[in-house]
Amino acid sequence: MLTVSLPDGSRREYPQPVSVAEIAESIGPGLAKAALAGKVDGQLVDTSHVLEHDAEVSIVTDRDDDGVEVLRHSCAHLMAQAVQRLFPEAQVTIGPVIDDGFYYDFSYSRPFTPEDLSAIEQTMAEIVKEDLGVERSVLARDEAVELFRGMGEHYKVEIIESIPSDEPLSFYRQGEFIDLCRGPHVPSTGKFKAFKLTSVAGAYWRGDSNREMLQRIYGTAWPNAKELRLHLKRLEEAEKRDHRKIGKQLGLFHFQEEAPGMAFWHPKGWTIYQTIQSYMKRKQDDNGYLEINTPQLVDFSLWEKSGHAAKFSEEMFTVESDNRQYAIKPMNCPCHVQVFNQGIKSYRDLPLRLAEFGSCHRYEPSGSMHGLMRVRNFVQDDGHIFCTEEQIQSEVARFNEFLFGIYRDFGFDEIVLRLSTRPQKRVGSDELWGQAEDALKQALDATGLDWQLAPGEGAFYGPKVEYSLRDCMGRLQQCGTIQVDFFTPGRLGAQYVAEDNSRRTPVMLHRAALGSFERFIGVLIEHYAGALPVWLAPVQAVVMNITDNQADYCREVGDSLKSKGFRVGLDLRNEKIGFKIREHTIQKAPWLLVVGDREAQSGSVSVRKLGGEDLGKMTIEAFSERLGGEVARRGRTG
RNA sequence: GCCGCUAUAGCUCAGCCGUGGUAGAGCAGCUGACUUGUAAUCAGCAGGUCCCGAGUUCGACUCUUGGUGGCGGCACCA
Repeated sequence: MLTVSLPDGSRREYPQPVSVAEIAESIGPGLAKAALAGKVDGQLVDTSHVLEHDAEVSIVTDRDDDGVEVLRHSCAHLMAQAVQRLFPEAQVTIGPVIDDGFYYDFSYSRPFTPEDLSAIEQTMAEIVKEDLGVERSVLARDEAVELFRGMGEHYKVEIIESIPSDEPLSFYRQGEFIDLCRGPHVPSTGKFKAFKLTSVAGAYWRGDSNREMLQRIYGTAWPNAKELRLHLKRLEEAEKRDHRKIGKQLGLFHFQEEAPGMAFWHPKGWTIYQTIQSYMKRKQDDNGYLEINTPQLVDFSLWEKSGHAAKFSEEMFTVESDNRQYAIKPMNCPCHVQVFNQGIKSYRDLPLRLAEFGSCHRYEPSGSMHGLMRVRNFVQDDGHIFCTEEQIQSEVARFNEFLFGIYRDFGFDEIVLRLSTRPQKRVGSDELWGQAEDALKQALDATGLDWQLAPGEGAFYGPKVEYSLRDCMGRLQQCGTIQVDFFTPGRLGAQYVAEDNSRRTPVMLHRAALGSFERFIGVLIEHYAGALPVWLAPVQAVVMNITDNQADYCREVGDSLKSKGFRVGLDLRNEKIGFKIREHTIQKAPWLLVVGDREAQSGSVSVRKLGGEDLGKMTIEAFSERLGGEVARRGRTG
């Protein structure tokens, strides 16, 4: 006799060992049909899993996240089976679940084409119709190696051989197809209702760029056709919001062949850039930072001293002049240490917070560039805090508050924090690391927010916190960071005189809130689909006339608003008002002011919001007050 | 950097393979008419070294090849 407790709190008794599928069946035929897997005492298992003892059990269907994940994982197997039916020579490798879908990597003599993808999709549909049972089995490692070697699946053999020999290996078979897999999987290939293969791309075997390139096929799978459709629609929406596309449509910036990875900023884009920069300058001034500026070109020897040349010399642009080698600076920190090093510093000077809108150049690999998101020339809102070990925690806490306020001003309310701790290869004593990691933890706890731990992912010179914001598409965008550095100040000879008159090396905190202006603007454009909040909009309002009669009055309105510091455009062209409205709506101007004889006579403007809302006539004073209030609120929603 | 795809007018894209014979649309631009009330007024005109180099060919936007840029991934990201 064994007792099964179900999620609703009910209990069922079974006289003998029972499978998850049988439990589902005993609850109801509908559930039995929907069952994709089971959860037994918190562990995900196949529906064929047999319970020997009392347990808490839930039946996993496509209504659970776990169920969808099982579905996607099994869909990867389905695809691999289809590929091998069509291309028997293709070798299978790995096929995991990713966000919204799955992929599977294959080794094959030629690249797969889009036509291949649709053929594979068709074959997948056939296998679904065949409704093949999926069976789990366990093999000893040597048997498994022999089996896959016999099948010519050399990549699988390599995987199996890399698994410790005492671990039991599970396999899943559906029809003629068998794959090494931890599982669980759906009970049969008839369970798939909505999937699509989305793309094919190259990917290195085992993620190692020194090894062969495989062919990765990406797919997506959903519980039903409707959800698949919604997913594809979301992708379409994301494409519409692509900052490269919007940047072109709104005339914000461009790239061209002569300067790969370096933006040419147009007037409107540069206005956004400058608006953000002056906002950041003000924030940093208020927060105790001292703004500095350091050279673009610095003798290569400084990069050797700082240790960067050893690791990144390939990624640095260099310039030779008068037999001297210079590097165009790839980062600002060594220069900031030079500023710190001028004159004698006392413990009384600490913490010393230096900030620079530092333009950096890095020779990023050609394939890694992506619009404004990854460029070769970018400006960081960079800052370095020189402080003592004891000051780390309060400085990090201070930075947290600083950064949260800034993100809220830009309209981002959800922030994800991640603490990266000591890696294998590192400098500094364990004691120092422990102290720094504790300081960061305490500062993070003090925020009252959840944070994630990324063990071993810190820089070699110290632990760090990364701040990601969630955009309106639900994507996480890593922007801010604060990094403890025990290494660079000492290496570059930074010192201060301590209370006891001894010479000590300060700790340096590298920090940035936005990361780079380029990337942050890219994120903003996508988040707002180009319709930036008024405080950031390059043109905040457009005044337009109905006929030539009101042109002079429009100019007066424009001048009056400009004198109050607003960014105003005039559209006095001889065009119909509908045409002008359409054009400025497409250009995402947040406020449109229509002026005809009625307004000109009464000294007012007719006010229309970007979305089409008509606020009717108001005086120029009333409008500018409204606009001013909106600018002051920035992007804050709450 | 690696795999695949790709580059035609300011922009978005046809044409290109089968079938090699120096290009077409819409929007934007210019000119003219129209003076207009909340998402496209009408007519006319003009606009291209078909990314760059080499090859095949009587002839290359088209085929082959080498570059460069871009796109989708992978790898990288101080």
